[in-house]
Amino acid sequence: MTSRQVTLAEVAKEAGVSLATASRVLNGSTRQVSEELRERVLGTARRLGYLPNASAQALARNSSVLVGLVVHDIADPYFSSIAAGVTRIAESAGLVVVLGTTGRDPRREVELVNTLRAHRARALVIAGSRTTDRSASRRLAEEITAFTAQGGRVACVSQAKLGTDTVVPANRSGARALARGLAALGHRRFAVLAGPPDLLVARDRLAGFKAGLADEGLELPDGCVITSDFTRDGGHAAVADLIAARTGATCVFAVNDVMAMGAMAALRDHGLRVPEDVSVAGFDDIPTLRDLVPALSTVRLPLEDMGERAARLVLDDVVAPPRTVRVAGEVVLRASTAHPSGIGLR
Amino acid sequence: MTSRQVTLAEVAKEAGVSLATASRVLNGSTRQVSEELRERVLGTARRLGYLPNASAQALARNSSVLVGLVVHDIADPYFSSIAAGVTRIAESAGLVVVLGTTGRDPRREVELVNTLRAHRARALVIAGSRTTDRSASRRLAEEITAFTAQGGRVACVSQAKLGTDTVVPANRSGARALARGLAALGHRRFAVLAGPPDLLVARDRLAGFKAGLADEGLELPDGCVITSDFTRDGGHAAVADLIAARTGATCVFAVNDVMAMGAMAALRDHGLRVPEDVSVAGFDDIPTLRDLVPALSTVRLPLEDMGERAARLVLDDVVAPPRTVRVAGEVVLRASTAHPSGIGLR
DNA sequence: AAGTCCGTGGAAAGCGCTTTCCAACACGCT
DNA sequence: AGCGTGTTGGAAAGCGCTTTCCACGGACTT
Repeated sequence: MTSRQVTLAEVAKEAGVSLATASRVLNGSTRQVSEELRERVLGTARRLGYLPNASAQALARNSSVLVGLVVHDIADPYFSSIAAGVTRIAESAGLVVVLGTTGRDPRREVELVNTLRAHRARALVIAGSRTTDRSASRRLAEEITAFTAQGGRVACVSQAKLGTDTVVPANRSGARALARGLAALGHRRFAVLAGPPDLLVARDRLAGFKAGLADEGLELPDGCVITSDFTRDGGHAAVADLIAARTGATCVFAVNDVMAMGAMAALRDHGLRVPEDVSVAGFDDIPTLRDLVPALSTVRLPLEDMGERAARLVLDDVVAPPRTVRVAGEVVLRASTAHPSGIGLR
Repeated sequence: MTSRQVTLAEVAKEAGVSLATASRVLNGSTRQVSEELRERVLGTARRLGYLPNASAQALARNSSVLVGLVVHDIADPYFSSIAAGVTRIAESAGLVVVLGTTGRDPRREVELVNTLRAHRARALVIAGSRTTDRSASRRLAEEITAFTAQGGRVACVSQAKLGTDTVVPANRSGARALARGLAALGHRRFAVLAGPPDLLVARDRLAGFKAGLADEGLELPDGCVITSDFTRDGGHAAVADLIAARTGATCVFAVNDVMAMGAMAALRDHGLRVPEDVSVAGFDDIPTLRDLVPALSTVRLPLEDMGERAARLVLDDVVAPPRTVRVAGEVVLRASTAHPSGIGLR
C-alpha cells in the first residue's frame, strides 16, 4: 500500500542533471542554474509529483520549520485566543505550529519543551503562568536554556521570570485600576476569587487589586479571599465558600473571566442577582464575554494580539535576548457591576 | 552561541561502544544489550545530556511522530473543543500534534495537508465541513490520497465524503428532532439562519430541520431562510435581514451555536426579548453555552469526544480504511425556547 | 597570447540516526 | 571432538537532502 516516495535523486536522474542541480532548483538556493536545466528540473519534479522530505531537509540544513506552542488547555478561550494569534503569525511566515498542552502540569511542560527541542523547533512560545514552585521553574528554565543554546528562540506570555523574551500583561496595574473603578461605583466591601495560591498571575492580580483598594483607603480582609482552581468550575465551586464566609461583600472580583463566569452561574443558582444583589468582575476579556448577560465587567487584554506579539518576538532576527513587551489592560465596566444597592453577601 | 548538539556517535565513543549498540540501548530496539554496556551507555547519555535528533530518527525510520490537526479557526469553541480531544489522545500516545488553521480557505486546506505530507506526519485529523465546491474537494481528495498512499492515516470530522475514516455528527437527524421539539412547544412559524449556502454541514442541518417541520405538517417558506457567515458575527448580521423579512416567525433556528449567540445579541439590540418575543435555538452545544442567559437550546454534540474518536480512528492499527463513526445529537431545550406568547417577528 | 574572473555543473562528503549483515562466542547436543 | 543454535557486538550501508569544493568554459583584461 505504502507507495515509495519520489526522491530528489529520482527527479535529478529523470531530468538528466546532478543531485546538486536538482536541489538548487527546487529550493531557494542562492546559486544560479541556467534557464534550460531549471525548466527541465521543474518540469520533471511536477510530472513525478515530487515533494521534498521535510525531515531530510531539517537534518541536512540543521534547522526546522517548526514553531512550538505550549498552552495549558486549548479549549480555554484565553489560550485558544492566544493560539490564534500565534498561529496566524507563524503560518504567514511559512512555519508550522506544533501544539502542546500541559493540563497545568509543570512536569508535562518540561517534557514538551524537551520534545520540541528534540525536533529542533526553531522557536517556542510558552503561554500560561508560572507558579511559585521553585524546582519546577528551575527545571523549566534548564530546558529553556538548552533550547536556546541549541539556537532556538523562546518567548513566554506571562511573567518575565525565565530570562526569555516575554509578553507580559499588566496584571497588577490592571487589577489596581479595576479596583479603583469598582470603588468609584460605590463599593466598599469586596471579595476576591483568587485562584490557586501558587499561581503567579493570580497572585499578581490579587496584589494589584489590593493595591487599588488601598489607594481608596479600603482593605481586603483575609476572609474575603477565596482560593480555588483557575477554571470556570473553580469559580463556580468557590461561590459556596464565598457565601459561607459571610463577607458582606457587594462586589466580587474573580482573577480571570472563566472563573467569573462560573461564579455568576453559581450566584444565580443561589438565587442572587447580578448586579442587583452583587456585582461581579473578571479579568482578560475573553471573546465569549460579549454574549454574556449581564455583560461582564473586566480588564481587557488584547489576547490574539498578545499571541501575535509573542510570535513576532520569537521570529524576528533581532539578537537582543530578554526583551519585554508590556501589554496594557483596559478596565471595561459593563452591566455586571453597578452601584451597590443591596446588602451584599451576608 | 549555538552550541553543538550531543550526538549518538559522541555518546557511543565516550561509552566505548559502537554506534549500533548505543542506538539499541537508547531507543526501544528489540535487540538485547548486555546489562553492563547498557548501563554504561545510559550513564554517559545522561551525563552528556544526549537528546536524540527527531528529524534524523524520522529520516532513518521513515516515519515520524507527528499528527496533523487541521481546523478552520482555533479560537472558535467548536474547533478548540475538538482540538482538545485530539491532542489529549495524541499526546497520551506519545505523539506530537501539528496544528494548522485554514481560515476556511479550501486552498489553504490543501496546502496544509501537503505540508503535513512533506513532514511525513503519521496521521491527520481534518475538522470542519466541506463545501459544495467540487474542484476544491477534488484537490483535497487528491492530497489525501497522496497522504494515505504514503502510509499516513486520515480522519475527518464532518461529512463522509472523502473516502477517509470519518466521525460524522447527526446533523440531519439532530436538526430534525430539534424541529419537532420546537414544534411541540407550540411554534408554527420558523426562521432559519442557515449559514453559507455552500457549506455542507449547514445544508444538512437546514434540510434536517425542514424534514422535522414536515413531520409536523409544517413548512419553511423560502423567505424564512437567511444566509450569512457561519460565525458569531454572521449570526449577528443575519438578524437585520431576518427582521426586514417580516417572517412572523416565533422561533429562530441558527445552524450553529456561535451564530445563535450572535443572533441573540442582535435581537436584544433590536429590543426583542428571548424567549418572550422570539425563541432561539442553535446547534453543537459548545461549552460556553452553559453560561449564557437565557441558556441556549441546542443539539448537543460531544465535541471533545468527537475529537478523541477521530484521533483514535487514525491511531489504531485497524486496516479497515473508510470507517464511519456516527455521533448522535441530543436535543437540549433550555430557557431560550419557550411556548410562543408574542406575535413573533412581524 | 597569457592570465583572471565569473558563472555554472557535478562529485562527494556529510547531517544523525536505524538496521542489516556478519563475526564471535557460549552453550547444549550427539 | 564436532556441530547446530542462540545471543550479543560492531561495521557499514543507507534514509533524502544540502553544501562545499573542484572543474570547466567563456568573457575580460593587460
